Amino acid sequence: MAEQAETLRRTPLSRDRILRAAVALADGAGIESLSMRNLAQDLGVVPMALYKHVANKDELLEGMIDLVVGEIDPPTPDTDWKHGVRQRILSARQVLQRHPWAPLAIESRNMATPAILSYLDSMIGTFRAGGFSVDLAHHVMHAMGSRILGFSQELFDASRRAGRSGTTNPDPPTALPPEIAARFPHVAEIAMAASHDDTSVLGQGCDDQFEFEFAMDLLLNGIERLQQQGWTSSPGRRETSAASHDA
Amino acid sequence: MAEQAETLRRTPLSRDRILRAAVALADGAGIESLSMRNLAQDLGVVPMALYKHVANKDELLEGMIDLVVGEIDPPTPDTDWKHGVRQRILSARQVLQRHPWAPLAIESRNMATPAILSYLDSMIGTFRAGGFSVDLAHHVMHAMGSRILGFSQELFDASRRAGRSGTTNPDPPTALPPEIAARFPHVAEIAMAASHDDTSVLGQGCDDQFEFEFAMDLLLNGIERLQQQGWTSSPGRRETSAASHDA
DNA sequence: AATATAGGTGTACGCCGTACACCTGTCAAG
DNA sequence: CTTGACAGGTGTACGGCGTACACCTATATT
Repeated sequence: MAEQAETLRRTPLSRDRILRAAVALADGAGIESLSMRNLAQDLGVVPMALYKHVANKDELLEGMIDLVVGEIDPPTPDTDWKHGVRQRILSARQVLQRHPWAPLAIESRNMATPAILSYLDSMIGTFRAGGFSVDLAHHVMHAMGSRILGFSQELFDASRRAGRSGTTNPDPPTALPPEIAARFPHVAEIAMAASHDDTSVLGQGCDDQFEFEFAMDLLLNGIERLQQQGWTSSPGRRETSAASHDA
Repeated sequence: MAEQAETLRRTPLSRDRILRAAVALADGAGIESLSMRNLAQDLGVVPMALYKHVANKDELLEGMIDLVVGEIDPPTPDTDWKHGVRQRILSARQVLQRHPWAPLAIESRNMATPAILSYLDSMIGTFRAGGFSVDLAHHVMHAMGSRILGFSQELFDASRRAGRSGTTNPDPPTALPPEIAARFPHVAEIAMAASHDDTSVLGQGCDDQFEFEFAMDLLLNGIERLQQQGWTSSPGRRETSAASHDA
């Protein structure tokens, strides 16, 4: 009877249950805590049990990525390509912000997962439906790069670390240590300006969302201009980029 | 005398020698082969000997990154900002192509190394000298993102793998397997067009260098336009991106 | 000649992914 | 009702990892 109770107490393992637990573990404790052993423990099971449902850790990661990418909103029908793409990317961004480990996990694997391929495919579809040539759609996808997936890796990030460890971000502005400010005056200047973000006249400090949209719109506007002027890949001057290297 | 010979035969360890050997190992055998044990073996030394010169593996990585970033050409004096930035970035790209493990290594650490900071600082300096406001320079740096360091991570990459393993890239065009082409028609369409790269009229296929410059120039041209029209951060409509979300 | 110090060595610990043999409960066929 | 296959959880073990810590040994200094 104790045995029956125990048997009933935990739902039997399944690939889906494993993937969800893995995502939760990575979200909560950071990707570096995601080991087969830790994951098994969270599921009340012995490590090798997982291998009855996933081939190996790499396949586990792949499944996790697909789960996450599947959270991105489907395309909005009946909008022009620009707003359609914009909304989709912002949705992707929201999703990947819930799973801070995902950008690195995605970047570090060498082949796209099915869910990513499907996402990319539908975005290309949006461009094509908006009148883009195959070529322009191709180059545009490259140009948007990882921003298409809602992330632009920041070089000095500080957020991508572990999951909730008590307080979320209790750092005071942390003006850079003076010896660093001296060595890198321009970096310091920007950091200084950005830390005056008491909604001063010139800015929202270093507001991630703002920076993201700034770059995305810069690209989208440039793309729109190319498309409106009927861009084709100007076979004549192939050594220079076709994005109207104007000067 | 055998002892003397042995003592003389190998230069004594040094931080620099270790870092260079580590870079060589990562270049040649892939970053996943870079273990303290392998590295020590390459140097004819016992693993723990390394720890007399580097604190731990993380610091080793940091040193490797700084070594690599130090290979980037210094800024060209007496050019306008646009060409100055362009050249510097193309130099960075060349460097990082020699060290395919570096982009991921850079992205996966959470704090910038001194050499990276110094590189970023001098690039901000170029923008400032070109008449950019602190704010605009700030946003522009974010917008360029990792392209500033010469890489834009490709989602389906295939190159970032191991180092030279005999033949470099003997793959025939590898038209995607038909069941994938069926599921992702737009991806297939692009892949199809790109594989007709027998210098057909519309393109150089999927030429990495072309894609990189295309995106870079798209950004640089958009930035130039912002700067010429005296961009300021339009405090009025803060919920929308300042990169003239025009429509 | 005595001693401090820098730098290479050897052993050992705890973590990791996972191969492989094993057990056990369920369910279909005889 | 028995039997046997099979799906799925278990236990043990192996090789690799980063690295703590005690040790040895040349060289340099007093």
